[in-house]
Amino acid sequence: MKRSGQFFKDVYEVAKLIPKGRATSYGAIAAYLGSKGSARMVGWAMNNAHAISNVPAHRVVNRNGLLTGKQHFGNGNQMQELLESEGIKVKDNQIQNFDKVFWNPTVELL
DNA sequence: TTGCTGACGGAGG
DNA sequence: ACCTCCGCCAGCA
Repeated sequence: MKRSGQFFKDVYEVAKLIPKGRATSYGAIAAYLGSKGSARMVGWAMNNAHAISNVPAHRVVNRNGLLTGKQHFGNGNQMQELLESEGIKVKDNQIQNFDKVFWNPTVELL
C-alpha cells in the first residue's frame, strides 16, 4: 500500500465530507488540517485523489471559486457539469454565489 | 542527490 | 487596484 502522507489522507477524508451542492477551497482544507500555507499540497492531493474512490475533487476549487482544476478531469467541462448537477451554478469556470455554496471545514466540522 | 514543478494563497511593491 | 514574489511540501526527471 502506498501510504501517502497523513496530510494527503486527511485531505481525502475532508473532501469526502463536503456536502452535496457545496464547495470548498484548497486553502480552507489546508487550514483545517493545520497547514495553512500548504494549499498547493491539497491540490496535489486532489490530483492523486483520482486513484481514490468517493473523493469529490470537483467540489474543491480555489479561493476565488474558480475551477482551476477542471483540466484534470479529462473531459472538457466535466467538473463544471458535475457541480451544476449538484445545484451549483457555474459560469465560465467560476462558481456563482460562491460565498453561499462555500463550505468551510474549519467552521462546519469544527 | 539536487532541482523544478505544481488543482494555491497571502504579502509586498 | 493590479502585478509580482515567496512559502508550503510531495512527486518526478
